[in-house]
Amino acid sequence: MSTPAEIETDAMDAAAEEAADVLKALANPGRLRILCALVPGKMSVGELETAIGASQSYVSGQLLRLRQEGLVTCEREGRSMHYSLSDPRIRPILERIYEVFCPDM
Amino acid sequence: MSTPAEIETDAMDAAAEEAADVLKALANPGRLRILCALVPGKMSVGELETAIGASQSYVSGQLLRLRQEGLVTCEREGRSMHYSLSDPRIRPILERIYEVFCPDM
DNA sequence: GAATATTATCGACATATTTCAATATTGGAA
DNA sequence: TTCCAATATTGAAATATGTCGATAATATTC
Repeated sequence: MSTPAEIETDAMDAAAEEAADVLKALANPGRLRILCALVPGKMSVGELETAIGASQSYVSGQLLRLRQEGLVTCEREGRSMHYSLSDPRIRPILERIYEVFCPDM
Repeated sequence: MSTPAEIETDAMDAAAEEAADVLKALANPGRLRILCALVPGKMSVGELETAIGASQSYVSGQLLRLRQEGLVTCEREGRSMHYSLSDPRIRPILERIYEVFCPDM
């Protein structure tokens, strides 16, 4: 049993926890650069490596984490895997981040 | 010496690192609720305690971290301290987060 | 089917974060 | 000046994260 106020508190708790989980996934320079690189469209793992200047295992590992979080999906295309954004919620947030932190790029 | 591409890469690295730092500060349920509570205006530590249902030391500790990150400032008002958002960059991001994760609240 | 380019996973270590009780500090009221 | 409410700080333990080199798996192409 719970009062309306407790229900609201629980809903806020749940929303805050979910939002914090997503933000944790964004709160890393490498993952942020990967996600920003995917805003315009798909990219292969190799393309991402050169785009952000990181090692293969690093990029692949971060992509795994983003996939587990549900933020990206991948599909095979020839001999490479192409990744793309899959959670519509993060696009507007990424756009704001880009506006605010990369005004001249 | 660095080529234009390297300059751009460095600038992106720096921007990504700065953005990731700010996002790390948001990427915690308690801090997120504190920041969202401050969007409409100032609040004292005690008000924040009851607003988000957390202990005194917890709220105060998180406020310290947010202050160190430059996201909030405080000023004494009577016998209590009133905190408010101080970094204009996070307001639009918080608004998007709220829109996306709290559509019915 | 064998070779190869591409991507995924593992193990390990250092570092950072989360969170709470307990205690200290401080400014205002009496 | 003494007391109290409000806030700040500390210490500590569990857990999570960041990052790399090395190795494994896999789908194409030959």
